[in-house]
Amino acid sequence: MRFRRGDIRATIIDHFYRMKKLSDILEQRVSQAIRKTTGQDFPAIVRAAADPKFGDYQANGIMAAAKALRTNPRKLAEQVVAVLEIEDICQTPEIAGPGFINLRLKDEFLAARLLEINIDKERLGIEKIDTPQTVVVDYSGPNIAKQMHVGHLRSTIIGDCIARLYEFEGHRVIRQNHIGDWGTQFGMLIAYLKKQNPQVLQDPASVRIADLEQFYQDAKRLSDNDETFAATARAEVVKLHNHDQQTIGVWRHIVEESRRHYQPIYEQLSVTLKPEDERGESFYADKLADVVKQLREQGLAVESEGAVCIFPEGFFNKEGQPLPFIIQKSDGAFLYATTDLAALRFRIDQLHADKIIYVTDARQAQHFQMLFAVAKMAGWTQDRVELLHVMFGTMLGEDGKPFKTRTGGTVKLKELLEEAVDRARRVVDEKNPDLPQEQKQQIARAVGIGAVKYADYANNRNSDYVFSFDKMLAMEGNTAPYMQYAYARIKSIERKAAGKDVDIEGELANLAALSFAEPAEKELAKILVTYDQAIQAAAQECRPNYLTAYLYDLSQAFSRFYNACPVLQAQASQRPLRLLLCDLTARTIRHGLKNLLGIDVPEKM
RNA sequence: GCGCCUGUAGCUCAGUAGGAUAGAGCGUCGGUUUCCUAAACCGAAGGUCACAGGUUCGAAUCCUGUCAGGCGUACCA
Repeated sequence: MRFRRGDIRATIIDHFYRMKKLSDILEQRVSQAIRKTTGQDFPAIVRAAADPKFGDYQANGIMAAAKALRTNPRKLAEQVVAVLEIEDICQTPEIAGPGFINLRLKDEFLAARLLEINIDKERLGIEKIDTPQTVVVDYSGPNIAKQMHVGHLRSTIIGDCIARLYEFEGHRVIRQNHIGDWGTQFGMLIAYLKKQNPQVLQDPASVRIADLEQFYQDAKRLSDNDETFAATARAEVVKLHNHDQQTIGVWRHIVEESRRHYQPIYEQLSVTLKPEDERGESFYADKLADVVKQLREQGLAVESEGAVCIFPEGFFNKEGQPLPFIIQKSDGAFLYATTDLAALRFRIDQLHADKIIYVTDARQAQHFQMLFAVAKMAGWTQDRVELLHVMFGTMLGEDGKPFKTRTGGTVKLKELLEEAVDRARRVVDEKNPDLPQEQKQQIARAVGIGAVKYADYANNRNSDYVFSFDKMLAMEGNTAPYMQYAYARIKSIERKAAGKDVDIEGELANLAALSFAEPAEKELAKILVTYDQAIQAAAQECRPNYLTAYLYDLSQAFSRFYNACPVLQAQASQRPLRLLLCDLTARTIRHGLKNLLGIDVPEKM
């Protein structure tokens, strides 16, 4: 964002705080005033006001400071306000209650901020972070040779949002799709494929596995019932581990076939994972022995009941005995704990991660606690690398039990998404029957898929949540369609402008002084300038619901504004501001939904 | 037994280093359309924030204990 000399905006905006978050500026100003008054540092604790009658922001830190200094809080507040330099941003601060400082934004400041955001077409005035880190995000991790089911949804989309958030903040994000592409079940699958389709050996690419689920089940049934076949399967496992060329060829084919099944689902979900982000269990297979060797040499890993174990402090089993983190079974085989250790070491040593985020369900919490403890014991993190388990609850059906089909089977992700699109399509057909077929289908996809994703994001990820098509596809409430609708209404205004002789581009290009006439305008403006805070909070806590809550607030404020303030018919003096508010709202919703949540925003709906 | 997660309006859920009178949506009741998409907007009713103590100017939020549900707890992932 650059200002030309003489530009009115440059005179309005003080370069000192340009681009910084409003909440940070206020925090800094009030903290400075407290320091000036008391000679000591106390946090100002500036927050959005609890009630509109208290203004827009309130500083809560005075009471604590007064307490520490054993002085009267209201008196301290008066002294702080006396030296508080904030007249470029706020009206005269007020002191209220036991010692709150209430701040009310000046119209000129809000207007200047809006203009500033308007100039930045890519990032809406949001700066990249000062100190970028290398952040590894481990998410999705589907099993090869099985269809993706609802159990994979949350990790896949929550992880994707976190990756997008960190990337937008300016960090170097490395996505890692830790696919389950190795293990004993592959012996069975390879043996089965060789048996059913011998031509796979000559030309692996010629064989298609139409239904992965069926393929897996058939192979398993044969393995369970046919001892000869089971022996062949075991032999294939050995061949696989020895990198037998023929067996590896068939294995690779199975992996590629699986990818052809799940990659389209990623695309349908607008999940940013690419094949090159895959680094599955097979990648670490030849590094496992070394992990065990190193941990043994360090004296951390010891044999117990025939298995190689590490006993991190503070973990106990049912008998109250130390709980082992088993890295090699008594039969010599390695486990997922071993693979996770190898992956963790790789991410630190080879990917140079500063932070590693694992997005998996809450049931694995203890596993990751132990994994992180072991990594620390082994000295891998060097008190430098941050390890984070971002956990989430289970998806439940409307009966409150884990989400299953009527017959009790797992719900396939593909079918779930198809149903969401079908349901959305029915609504589009009803509400907007005259649109072309193709556009209706495109809207149905955006609304249906968006609804499923958004419903997941909007929930506090720690809780289990009840999956309901009816709720997520509703136009009322905190749903994707509600926000998409707000966006579509703005786009509709833009389309109608020409017919009413309104030159939007011209009016937006010549914006200068703006003044707020209606409360709804200012309310919307106040929310628009806090988008940066919402993003920061969501990224910092890895909680997409902070972002969805913001987008919902914004959309609600827009709907009120839309209802109260005509745009195209507005007086010439008022129209530029309203056009600007519409444009910024549309761009913010679009950025939040599409760029950060991966949810499409149709122009019409 | 131990550990983790959860417990907020009839239902589904928010509540972002402890802040003023705890918020939405659904459902219920009532209102708004010569006007840019009513898939919308406005209003009303509805709460012992599971319970009991504690910490302090102030607790849904922090601490301790209790109760309830879910999950995990030695060779699955």
